[in-house]
Amino acid sequence: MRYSQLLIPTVKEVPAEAEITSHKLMIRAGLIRKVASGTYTYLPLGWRTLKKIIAIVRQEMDRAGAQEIIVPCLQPLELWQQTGRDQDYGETMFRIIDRHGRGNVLGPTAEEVFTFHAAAELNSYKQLPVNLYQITPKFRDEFRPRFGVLRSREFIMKDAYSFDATPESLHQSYMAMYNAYCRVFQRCGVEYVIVEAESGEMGGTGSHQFTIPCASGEDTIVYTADGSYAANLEKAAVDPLPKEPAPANVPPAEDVFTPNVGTIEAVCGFLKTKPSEMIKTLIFDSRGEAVAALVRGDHELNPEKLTQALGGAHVELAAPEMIERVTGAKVGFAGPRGLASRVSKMVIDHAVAGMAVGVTGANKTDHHTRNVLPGRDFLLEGDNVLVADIRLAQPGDTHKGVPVLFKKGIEVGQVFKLGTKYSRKLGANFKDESGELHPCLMGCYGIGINRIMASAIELYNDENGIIWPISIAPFEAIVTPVNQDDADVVRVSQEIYDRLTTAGVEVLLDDRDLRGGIKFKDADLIGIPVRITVGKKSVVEGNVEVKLRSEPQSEKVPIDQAPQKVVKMINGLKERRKV
RNA sequence: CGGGGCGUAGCUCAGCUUGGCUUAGAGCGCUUGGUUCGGGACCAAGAGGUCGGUGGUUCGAAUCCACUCGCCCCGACCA
Repeated sequence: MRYSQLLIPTVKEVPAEAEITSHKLMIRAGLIRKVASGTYTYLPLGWRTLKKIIAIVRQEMDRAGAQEIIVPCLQPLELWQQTGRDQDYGETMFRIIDRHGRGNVLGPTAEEVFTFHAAAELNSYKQLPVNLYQITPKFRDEFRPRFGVLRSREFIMKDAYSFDATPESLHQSYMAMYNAYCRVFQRCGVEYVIVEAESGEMGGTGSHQFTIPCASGEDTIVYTADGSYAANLEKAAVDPLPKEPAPANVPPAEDVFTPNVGTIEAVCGFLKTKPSEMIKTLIFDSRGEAVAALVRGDHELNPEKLTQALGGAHVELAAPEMIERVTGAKVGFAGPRGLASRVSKMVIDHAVAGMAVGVTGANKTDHHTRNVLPGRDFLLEGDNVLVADIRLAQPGDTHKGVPVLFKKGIEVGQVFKLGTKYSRKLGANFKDESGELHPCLMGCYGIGINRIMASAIELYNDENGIIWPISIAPFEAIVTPVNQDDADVVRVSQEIYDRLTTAGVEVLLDDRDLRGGIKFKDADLIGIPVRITVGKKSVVEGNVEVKLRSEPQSEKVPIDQAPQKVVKMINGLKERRKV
């Protein structure tokens, strides 16, 4: 294509709104423009890359036996009410009341709709397994869209849903997607790591997350140096800390007056203790029921782990009214003593159970209790009491004895075993050989298309711009005539362009009547992997220059050999992305 | 939703504290002419803004006040 005919609005100056590299470069290279907070238009170059990623994903889904369909983005609220996820998703879900007063949502994902179809169309074990997918826009009313395309309110997601009759079959479907994902990311040319993930409210039994390690990532990966373990922060299991030896003759628990001293730091200052000697008591609301969670003062509770400890029940921090009702005190003074009988569940972190003695809230406004012994002053077991791993991993923790390390990453894909959560609620049942009805075993599998694009830029760039992996570059090669007013230069450029096009190369001809420097800067900024420079001097010598975007040096090549040389270079680049 | 910041030309910003020598500015970009032409050239001449919006204070508001809308950052939240 001719550069002069394409809308490629590159900009020199760094846009004020962009913070991270990929966002800045996507705007500077003319890939995207913002329409409103969290919504973006993809301009020709951006859309070309997106289409390439989509094509790779589609090929790998089809290869893995999944079937592409399209379900509506506009979905009936009723379907979401049937699974209770209208509550769980809460404000993150866009809702629309239509003119007849019916509730609709803009789908943030599509388990309900796919399961609705499975319920209607899949009746017999003979029809299973089935894996259906789509590549469509998804909508989430994020509290805070940011990082450009990485956390936007509208984005393109590939989502697949598998329906199986047996756990073994589900595992096969799951692994087929798992392997397809590896191929997708390999082919897109992005480095990735696979980590164990929490299936959370998706209600599943197993999950892996595909993450691209980079500093701009919002996700934290927890891993061990020996490579034996990798998980996301929500999932990462830590070893229980060793039980501290109890000092002899701890005096009885004693309430002390701590006026207006609610936070951990304030209490530590006031009572001259350390956060690690405090017991934090957090009250959560799990669908209207109060749940108490205890973690050490220097630890942070992990809501995902708490959800898992509660068997998958959604939790959120309780409102002050509930906290005051349960503890009988203002917020900031909750404590474990006598609390178990006033909540539906009390979950105690391992580290709290391992404490010798601690300071806690007194369930009395402006009071704390000291000399609290876990096991003496509050029970560590009981009908509604359990000890579990419910805190976030932190530096110093170990997993199976090996110290854990942390790094940031961008989540680009996740696979889940869902089990029967959705099929039960929506009646997606099949008859087995004996005529008995069973809910389908489901899996769901997502890939963030736009995130792959942004991640690739995060991964591959330099001070001049993007360095696209060949497989997702908007064009594979660019022909840059340096002297647009020289007839020979223009003719040679056109010839090379024609021959490359005939050879099946996606090539851009920079036919703009501009100085060479500008063309070079633009070519580098938009990151085209191979550049053919056609200049007056070298044409006289019968040469052109061929250069890889990723390499500083160009190579002189006789004009007639240039096209085949370029094809060879492109094939070489592609070779690296083969699976 | 809490905290912080910002809305002035297509883009990046100055001017605002202390209202009036500002007839609203600069650089980049854009248009025209010329000189240039292998890493974002130079000269000249132009076009382009109801200073986010509404209301107020004032003889006078981009500048002060109130409200409002939008955007960004930190946090909380998030398959």
